[in-house]
Amino acid sequence: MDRYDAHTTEAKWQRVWEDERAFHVPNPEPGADRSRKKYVLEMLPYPSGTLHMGHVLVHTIGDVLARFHRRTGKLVLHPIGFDSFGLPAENEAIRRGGHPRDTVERNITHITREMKRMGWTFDWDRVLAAHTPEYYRWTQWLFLRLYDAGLAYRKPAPVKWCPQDQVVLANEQVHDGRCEYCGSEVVSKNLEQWFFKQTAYAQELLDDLDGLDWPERIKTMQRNWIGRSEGAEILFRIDELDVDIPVFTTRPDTLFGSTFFVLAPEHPLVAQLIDRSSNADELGDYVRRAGAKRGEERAAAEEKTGVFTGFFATNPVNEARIPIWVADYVLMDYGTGAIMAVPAHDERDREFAERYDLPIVTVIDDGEKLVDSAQFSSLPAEEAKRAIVDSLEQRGRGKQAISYRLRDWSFSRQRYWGSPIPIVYCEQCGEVPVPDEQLPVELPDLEDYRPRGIAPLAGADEWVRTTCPRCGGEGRREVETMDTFVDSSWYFLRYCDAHNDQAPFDKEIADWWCPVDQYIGGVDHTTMHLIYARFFMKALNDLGLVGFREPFQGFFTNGWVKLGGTKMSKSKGNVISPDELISTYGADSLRLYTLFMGPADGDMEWTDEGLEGMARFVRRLYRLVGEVAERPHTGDEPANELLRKSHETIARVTDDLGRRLSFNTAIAAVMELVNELSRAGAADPAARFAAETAVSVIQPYAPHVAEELWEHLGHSRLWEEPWPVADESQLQRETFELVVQVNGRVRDRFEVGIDLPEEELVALATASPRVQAHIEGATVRKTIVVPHKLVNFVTG
RNA sequence: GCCGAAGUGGCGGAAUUGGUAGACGCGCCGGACUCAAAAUCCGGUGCCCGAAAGGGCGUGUGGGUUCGAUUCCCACCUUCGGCACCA
Repeated sequence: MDRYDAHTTEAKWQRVWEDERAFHVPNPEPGADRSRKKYVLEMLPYPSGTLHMGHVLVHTIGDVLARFHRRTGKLVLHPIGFDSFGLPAENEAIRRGGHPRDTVERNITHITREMKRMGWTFDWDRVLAAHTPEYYRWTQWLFLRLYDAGLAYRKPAPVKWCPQDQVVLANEQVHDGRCEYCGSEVVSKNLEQWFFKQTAYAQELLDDLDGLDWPERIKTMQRNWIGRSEGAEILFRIDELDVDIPVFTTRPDTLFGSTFFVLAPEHPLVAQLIDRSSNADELGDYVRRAGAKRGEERAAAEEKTGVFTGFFATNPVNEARIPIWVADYVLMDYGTGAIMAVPAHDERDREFAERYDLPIVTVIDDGEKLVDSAQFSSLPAEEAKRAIVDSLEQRGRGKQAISYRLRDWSFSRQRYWGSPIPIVYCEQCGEVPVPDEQLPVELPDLEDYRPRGIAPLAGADEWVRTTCPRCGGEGRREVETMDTFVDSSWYFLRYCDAHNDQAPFDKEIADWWCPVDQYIGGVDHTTMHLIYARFFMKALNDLGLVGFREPFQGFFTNGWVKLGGTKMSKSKGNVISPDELISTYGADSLRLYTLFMGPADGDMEWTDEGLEGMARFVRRLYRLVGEVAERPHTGDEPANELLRKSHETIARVTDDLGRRLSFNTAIAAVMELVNELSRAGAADPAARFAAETAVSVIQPYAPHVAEELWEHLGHSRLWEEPWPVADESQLQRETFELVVQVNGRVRDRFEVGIDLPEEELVALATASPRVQAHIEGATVRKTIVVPHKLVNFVTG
């Protein structure tokens, strides 16, 4: 048998699969049995020009699972597409010159070729790209449905603005006050922005986490992000203005200790106060300066600052008149933008009170009981919360309330390379949605699409000028485009029915495949994509468009591949090229090693030696199995250790892939079997079964060499072969290694018969000279026997 | 500051339900083959004492529960990740 040639073999099988469209999965007949379906999906990749290790990891995980489930008899949907709109594509095009469409389409062509070289079994008949009119037509259509339902709306909002990219960023795209994409410092700007009302689903987004098979840490991150707080909303009266101002507090029990009142600088009431305040100049000046500051600047300020308005609010519980201040430590976008300050029991209020000499009144003692709180005094704090809110509620001055940290999703972008928002502004009719039959609103080609502080589309006069769909008069198109997270909030639905030109997808088909059974991707999408897509499904379900409310039932987070202790990245210059590695070692070795490095949900350290070792394993497998294949097939399979090991390997790999998602240990299990086969030799009566087993269960990882060897073994089409099932009876051992301990320390170990009674085990253990040496002269107070494991003597 | 995850040989890691710590691989050492090298194959490899037999130590640190703890409990240290004036 020749030395294994990965290059030729991989090309050979890839060609067969391609020619046969072997991994295309048809849509089900109406009423088909849903228990057979399995939707395996990796997060929509940005089409960079070449594959990087991140792609290799995430798609290999998906492919191993897809190939495994296919062989267990499942109908597996395993599609791929491209996140081809958005900043990275646009920036890449600007950098390289040319149009973003040309850039992404060239990239898609190239990366598709590399993906095929990896042997990944995508259903290429369902491929999609976010930037094509066939796709974004339906992104726009879905936007309109949300718009009709009042879930997409426009409001002026202070937004994060990246001066470098000339674009509004979502909160989630700002890290440490810097733009996620270019690293520039972000500033604040007030603009009309489009929002999706995801806060309407805050509670449900929180509650439904319980039913998801996600890593607990991801659920925790989402829970914190949603940030539910229970408390009360309490009305404070401002007599001079004849208004009631609500505040949110989690500590209604401290209400008697509220000695001042604070409004956020952006609070709508502040404008009125400025007009009537004797302190108007100072107040106006403060509000202006606060508005120019970034949130991070405000948070990082050494000392809290504020200005007294000259007005007073009335504490509803004791009629105390407390001064109203404006201070930028109170944020407009949490709670009601106004607080009752309780300096005795809130660190921030205390800091402010100390700086401005405001009174500090203690109302909770060390025993967590109320003091100086009228009829509530001496109540435990927890009880007092309820009692005070109840009493306020009876007088119409307050109520139980829940507040969330989650904000609505700002999805408009002042950039070119995204889906146009299908809205027309008309002098007569105002904001008018584009009728469905006029979709898609196509993105026009622009000579200059670079960001200039206003949306680039604003410069496309001919495109912007249109007729109002409602009155037929003059209208102007919305010039902002959609965040790419809108594209990725529904793409998994489109895969189900990728060629539908009447609707984004057929509900019955989508309901058959969805939800995604196993989603795979990075942790970094936890608080953005994963929340947005969940919100979308809930909204789409309420609109009757889908029959489920959660998009991803199972989620597996892939870690990072590191080199020299740091995450691989172009900027650090520590990247390795998967395409080159395929050329040198073959895709099978790369696939295997990527998953063998360590647990796939953690970070993994790359070493070239490790990959070489894996290539060595593949050649060794090829040689050993080849030796077995060359021998005549005798057909007898006596029960021996190698046979038992084969069945054990089947059981372990099946469990690792089917339940544990433990990819590295499954490979180790196959290696153990191959080692055992090597020791036993090709002449062993169980050698053939062992070889077939090893080839069969390594196939999801190393599909090419496995297919080749399967053929050598006289079979064909391993990718369609049913997954082997371990024979329970063959798993039973006749003997086991009895461990004998004295006081918990191992003193001897030897093989004994599997069904020896306890007394016999104890007798054998006692008889051991090594054990004797340790129990001689001592009294054995206690003897513990663990069946099939050990005997432990406890001496006194 | 708050929330979360993780600390095991020279290295990546395994140990799934409290029961043989270190599977599997890398590296290293020794051997076979070879004129030689590479490749390949075989064997060894936690640390300390010992010629060996054997003994002691050992899963971040300190305690605890238990016949027995990498696994459970308490306190702490370190690293990484998320959030951060959220009322």
